Amino acid sequence: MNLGPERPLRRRDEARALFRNAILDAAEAVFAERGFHGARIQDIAERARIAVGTVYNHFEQKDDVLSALLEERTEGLIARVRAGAEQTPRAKGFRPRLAASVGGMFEYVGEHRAFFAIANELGFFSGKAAPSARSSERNLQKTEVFRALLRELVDEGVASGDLGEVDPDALARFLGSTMRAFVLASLDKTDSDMREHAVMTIDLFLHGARRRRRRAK
Amino acid sequence: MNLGPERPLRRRDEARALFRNAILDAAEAVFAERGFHGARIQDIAERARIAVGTVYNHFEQKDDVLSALLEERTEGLIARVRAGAEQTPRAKGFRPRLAASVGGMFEYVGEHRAFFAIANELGFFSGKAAPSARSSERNLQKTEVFRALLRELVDEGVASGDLGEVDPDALARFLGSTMRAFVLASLDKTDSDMREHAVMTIDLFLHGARRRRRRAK
Amino acid sequence: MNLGPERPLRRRDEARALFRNAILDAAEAVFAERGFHGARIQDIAERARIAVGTVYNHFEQKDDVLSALLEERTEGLIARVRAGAEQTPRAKGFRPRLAASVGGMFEYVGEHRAFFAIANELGFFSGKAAPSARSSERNLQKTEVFRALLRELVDEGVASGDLGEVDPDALARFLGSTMRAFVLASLDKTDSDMREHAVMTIDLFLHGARRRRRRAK
Amino acid sequence: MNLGPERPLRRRDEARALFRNAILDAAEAVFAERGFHGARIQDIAERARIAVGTVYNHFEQKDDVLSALLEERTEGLIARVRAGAEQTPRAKGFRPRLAASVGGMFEYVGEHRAFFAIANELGFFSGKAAPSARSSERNLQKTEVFRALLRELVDEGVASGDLGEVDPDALARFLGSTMRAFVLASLDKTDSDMREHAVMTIDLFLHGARRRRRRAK
DNA sequence: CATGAATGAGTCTTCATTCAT
DNA sequence: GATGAATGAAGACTCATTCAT
Repeated sequence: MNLGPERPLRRRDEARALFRNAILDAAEAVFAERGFHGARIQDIAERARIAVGTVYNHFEQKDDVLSALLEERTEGLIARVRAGAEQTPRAKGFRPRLAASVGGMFEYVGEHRAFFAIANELGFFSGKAAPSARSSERNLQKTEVFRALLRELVDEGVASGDLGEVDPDALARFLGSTMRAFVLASLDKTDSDMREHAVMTIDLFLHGARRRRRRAK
Repeated sequence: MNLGPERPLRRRDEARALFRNAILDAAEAVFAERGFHGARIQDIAERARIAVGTVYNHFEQKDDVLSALLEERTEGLIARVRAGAEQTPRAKGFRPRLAASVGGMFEYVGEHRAFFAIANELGFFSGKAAPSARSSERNLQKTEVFRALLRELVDEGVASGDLGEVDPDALARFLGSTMRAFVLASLDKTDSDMREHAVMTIDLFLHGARRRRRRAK
Repeated sequence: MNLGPERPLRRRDEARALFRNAILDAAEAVFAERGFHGARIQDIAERARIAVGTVYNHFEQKDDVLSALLEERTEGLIARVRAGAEQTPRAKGFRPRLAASVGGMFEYVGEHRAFFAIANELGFFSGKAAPSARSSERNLQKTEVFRALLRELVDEGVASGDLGEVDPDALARFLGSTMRAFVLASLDKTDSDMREHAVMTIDLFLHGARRRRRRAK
Repeated sequence: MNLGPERPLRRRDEARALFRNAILDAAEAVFAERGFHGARIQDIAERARIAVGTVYNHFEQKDDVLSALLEERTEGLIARVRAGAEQTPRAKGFRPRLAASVGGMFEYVGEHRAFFAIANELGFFSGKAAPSARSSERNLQKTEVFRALLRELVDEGVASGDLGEVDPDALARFLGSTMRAFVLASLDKTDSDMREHAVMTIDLFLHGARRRRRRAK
């Protein structure tokens, strides 16, 4: 068991990760506050209480900070959504599964409000990204990943017969848009509202806005 | 009747308006292509086939070009939506009125696709604007005007009993979001049938995505 | 004869040329003083009494300033060398032709001492350029042009039987080097020394450094 | 005889020298490849397979690395030239002495091609140095040492009556230039025969480029 | 003493805005 | 009022140097 060189390595890696995270957190806040273009590397560095050069020790370009942030958060979001769905067996039917997924998402939103303000600017939920960054290719990929997730959810509902047989792409967009509406509305709100928003999202997505008779018990 | 000085004045004004419109059209295209920050005054001037200085003879700052464009298009959009609604008497019921309004909007989108790419970036349909421009106050105002329009539509539906008695603000957001989903989807496809998009928007807004029994004839 | 638009155009072009030259002259001085890398665009601008941005209105990059300078001076130099040779008919023999060429060169050096300090850094006379600029390709071309000129001179001497039948490339290098030695030595000196240096250059190039008997009259 | 502490000290010193040489060798290669300004300490460290900080444990500044390199190589070069001359007794006459000196130099060039690319950039052979480094004073000193060596050679030739009675400084420059021409020519060609270059250098230096009658046997 | 990440002054380059023609 | 070159503040990025481990 030669652990000699392992410990320092681990520590060094930990330090790297610490800086990297500090930068990403700072970037999240600054991007959200001023938008990608309005954010200066200097701002990010100051917020992270490090020097400008240090940012460049961890990311090659400004664009890469955004990309990394996007990647990090996308992964987190998807993991949360998946986790929600997986705890709910398919046998229970589509709606609970959808609720769990959407619920997971709003939970994550609550933890990373700032990010979702950016995600909006990047066309995360639907629509195309503002053509801001050179690295837009990579960023688009992440967006695609998220959309694929929406599509999966919709496909499950179509397969189970719970969703209408319209163009599933349109449905996916519709789901994304509806989520987005309430995600954005909830950016300023407190955590407690999140659940409420999740419920409304699902309800409106499934049944629309028209008046309904009381569901017959 | 001293019309002497009036004619030249009118001509002068016409000339001003010509330039102004040329600049706004160019700006619409360039903003859509590169985003507000990515668009250079130079680009806009070139597209309008005029000199940079000329832009500054008509607008004080870059921001003002955006503001003016927003104002112009917002007004056009609202006029079109209102026109649609006004041709449809309230007596016919809510759905036809909604259809006319939304239809008017998609019509306008067809004519000004580029603008709606920008409108999206600015959080026109829902969500907050990307905090890009200094003049964001004025821009937010325009956004508000559009949202008020949505709210009006929703209020009418609530009043008529056609829409559920949920938070009308939430419904307005939901309507905006749903429109946005299909507006954005239609931005890429050159020939996409706006009418079709309008129909889906209304349908999903009213009934949601769940499967329905055939409407009993 | 529609001269109307021509005059302003001419004036504008003159103004452009004025700025361009001012920049190149400033660059010549600053490059010579601090070397290419040590020279800041700011320095050049200040010396030319213009703003930094103006430099970029005339040249895309710092590299291009150097390239342009190189081109300008190379052309001037070659023109002068050619002019010298052309005024001296071949019939007069090789030595007077060589003297005229080399003399023309030293004349030009007297007018652009600063440039030749740079030319040295760029491997103008022989040897390879310091690998400083990205645009080194273009710069190398200019260097090549100058070397071709040397080669021409040498070839003429070989053809006329005045030069030994050694590798003409080596002779061209030797000529370049010898010129260089005295050009550089003369950078600090006054104009009057130029002629003297030209004479020594030719003499040493032709006869070398060994002691000679008085030329038999 | 207390040798106790001596051995470790010696070892320590050996280690220091090892690092120092590794750095200088790396610097030689990197400077030659990218020029002084283009070379980053990072590059040098990487080439020497050590860390950046280590470079600073051995040299105070980047400039000092260059200075040390110049010093080291200049000394080597001079030693070699002197060695050549010393093996050839004055009694044999000037030409063999010169041949031995120049031969020694080309020998050294063959071993340190990279260095001579730098030496050129620094105006080693003739001309003034590119004013790149702050430490140029020290560097100029080294250049002076080399030039003094050339001057010595020339003086010997003048004294022996083998060289013409021109300005000996000019002759020294001429010798330097001629060497430089062939040194640089030999830098590219990997296998170029140094001996051949040495012969041409001496021949042209002594007799120049003009055609000669066969030496009477 | 080796290491390599942190630091921040320094530089190039862009582009909104001004202004003489 | 149109023009387009001049202006210079602002920001991304580099790299010599420092220093905690």
